[in-house]
Amino acid sequence: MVTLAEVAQHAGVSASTVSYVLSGKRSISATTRERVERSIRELGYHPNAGARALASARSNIIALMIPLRTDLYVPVMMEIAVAVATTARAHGYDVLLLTGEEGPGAVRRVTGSGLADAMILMDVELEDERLPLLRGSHQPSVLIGLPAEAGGLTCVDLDWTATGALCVEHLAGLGHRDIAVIGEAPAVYERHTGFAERTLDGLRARARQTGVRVLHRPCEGGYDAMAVTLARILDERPGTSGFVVQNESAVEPLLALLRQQGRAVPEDVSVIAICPDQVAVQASVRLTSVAIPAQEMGRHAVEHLMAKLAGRGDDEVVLITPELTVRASTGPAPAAP
Amino acid sequence: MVTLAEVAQHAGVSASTVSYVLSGKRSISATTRERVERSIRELGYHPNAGARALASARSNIIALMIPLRTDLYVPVMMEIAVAVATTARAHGYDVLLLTGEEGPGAVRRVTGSGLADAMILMDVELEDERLPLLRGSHQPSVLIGLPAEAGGLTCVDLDWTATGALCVEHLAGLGHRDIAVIGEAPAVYERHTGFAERTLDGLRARARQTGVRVLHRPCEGGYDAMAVTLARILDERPGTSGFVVQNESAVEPLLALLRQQGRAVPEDVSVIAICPDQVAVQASVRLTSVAIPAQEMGRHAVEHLMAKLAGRGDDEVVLITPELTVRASTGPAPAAP
DNA sequence: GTGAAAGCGCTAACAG
DNA sequence: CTGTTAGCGCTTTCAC
Repeated sequence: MVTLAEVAQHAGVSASTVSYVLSGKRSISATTRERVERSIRELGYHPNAGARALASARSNIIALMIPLRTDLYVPVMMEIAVAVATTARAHGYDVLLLTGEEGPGAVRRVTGSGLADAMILMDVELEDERLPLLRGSHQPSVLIGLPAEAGGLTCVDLDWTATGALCVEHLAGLGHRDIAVIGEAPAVYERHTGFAERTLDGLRARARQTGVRVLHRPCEGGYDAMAVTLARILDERPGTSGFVVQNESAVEPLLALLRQQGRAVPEDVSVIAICPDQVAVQASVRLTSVAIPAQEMGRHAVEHLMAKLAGRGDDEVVLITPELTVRASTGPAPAAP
Repeated sequence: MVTLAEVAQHAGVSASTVSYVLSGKRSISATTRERVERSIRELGYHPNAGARALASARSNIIALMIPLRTDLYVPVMMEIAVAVATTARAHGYDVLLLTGEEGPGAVRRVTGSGLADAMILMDVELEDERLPLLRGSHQPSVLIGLPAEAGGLTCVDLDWTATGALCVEHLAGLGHRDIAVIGEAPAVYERHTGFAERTLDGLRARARQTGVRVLHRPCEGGYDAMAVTLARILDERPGTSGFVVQNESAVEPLLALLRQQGRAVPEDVSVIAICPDQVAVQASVRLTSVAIPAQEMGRHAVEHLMAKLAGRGDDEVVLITPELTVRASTGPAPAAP
């Protein structure tokens, strides 16, 4: 293993000079810099991460805590994780992957050991048990997701309330008066996941304002569950002409069932999904949708973390404005029968 | 920050004693151990990761390199990643997430800096450009996926050849004589991804043995692409009664299209998928499938890495035996018309 | 069963 | 612009 001292000797300079060439923290003459860089190349030198972390008290690692549940929103999670990793690399940081399994203790372990300089928490719940620990530690952090009480924390999230409102607005504008919302699995609501509840709030508030009726039904993924849910909805509100779907694994089943029942999309019923763009364009009908901007969230989270690490800290809540893309699944409400 | 020295002082012992209590590398009297552990608790001590890495020359971190493409097999990738992370934790290791973006250079960076003690490579291609670097470095590593030349490397993968054979066997046993294979996107074959080519080999070999005809068609995901692909297949081989699908995003479109054309599954045509179990059971028809054992692969990879790190190294190729689960999408071939 | 002490490789004052 | 040097906190001989 090549050490900094060996590089220094090879280049005929002192260790600190090599260190400063590497960090750029003080000016170096062009000739010296070149000699050092040449030695580094020739010897194949790589700074030792542990030594660096010890001496500088910074690991250049950020921890990313993903949920253990790999059933919900997998593509979104993955996309966020990849965006976090690539953005972090662009800033010279590596990413340590923590799963929810270890529980809140992971926060303590990582902050305590100096393994990571900062952390990003995904899938934050309204009353998240990791938050007290996070507030206690002095670790810079960013949440992806918005807890009930964000005081003193930096959060990045899609503005789900606005997302819900946007969906209703679009459908109401097309003349739909009876809207059904196919939600996530009941468990998601039970554990008070912020995005689900907020979407619902936005949906309902705008519905009141526009005089539209909204019927919300949670739904497990898959074809069978969707069939049951749909039957119940149409039974209760036969006049339903608009659907808002916030459940990736219910999208395709819903479309298949509607087709099967002879209800044409968008002539008879309109469907709008809250999902990644990729899902919307790959569906059997190109779906009008509000995108879940996974990459943007990951990127934002890292950028904010970097700002904090640079001392330009600002505890703020960043809500990304939702964008609705009209595709082929929504149209004017059919004339009342 | 609490240091080991402070703990030692608090407990009235030497630093080395505290260290040994922590590592268990030499016997400690019960009373001493208790005093030390008490001090650790009272002071809230956490060993510093950097210092530990420097002194011991081991970081207790393994690097996991995931592909940058987040379009292919996302749920599988995610499941593997989570399995790797949790298994690694169980062995006292953390996981560093590397994306393919950084390219082969990431291998050098991580091995050179001692950031990680070992690495796991996912999505290994037949002629993977990371492999020469890996062979050169002395870093313990495990590949998930099987390159063309595995000499000197440890690999974990599903036995894709057997997987293909298993599919044909099942359909042939049910009397199907004309089988169509819906494959991954053409790009997957072009970049010589091992699993895709091997599956095909297995499929064809067994087809020859059983006197079955196989027609292979790559397919981009989504409904439209599937519609085109299906039309061509039925045009070319009208007698096709069995489908093998190795493309998650083609599964539901295929089922929808068959339904739409009045071809009942499994009465008229049988469909067998190569996909995670979760996808198989959530589809609109419960699919007979060969599972992609993501968790098992992740777990295996870590276990082998641990063995190597412990010196019980063994360069070997572990091929997981595929398992076919019969569900509701396959049945006897219809009588010839 | 326990202590003392020598580093691990690097950073960042401090000194010129 | 460059060199000297004192640690960073822990592991691990070596010695008792």
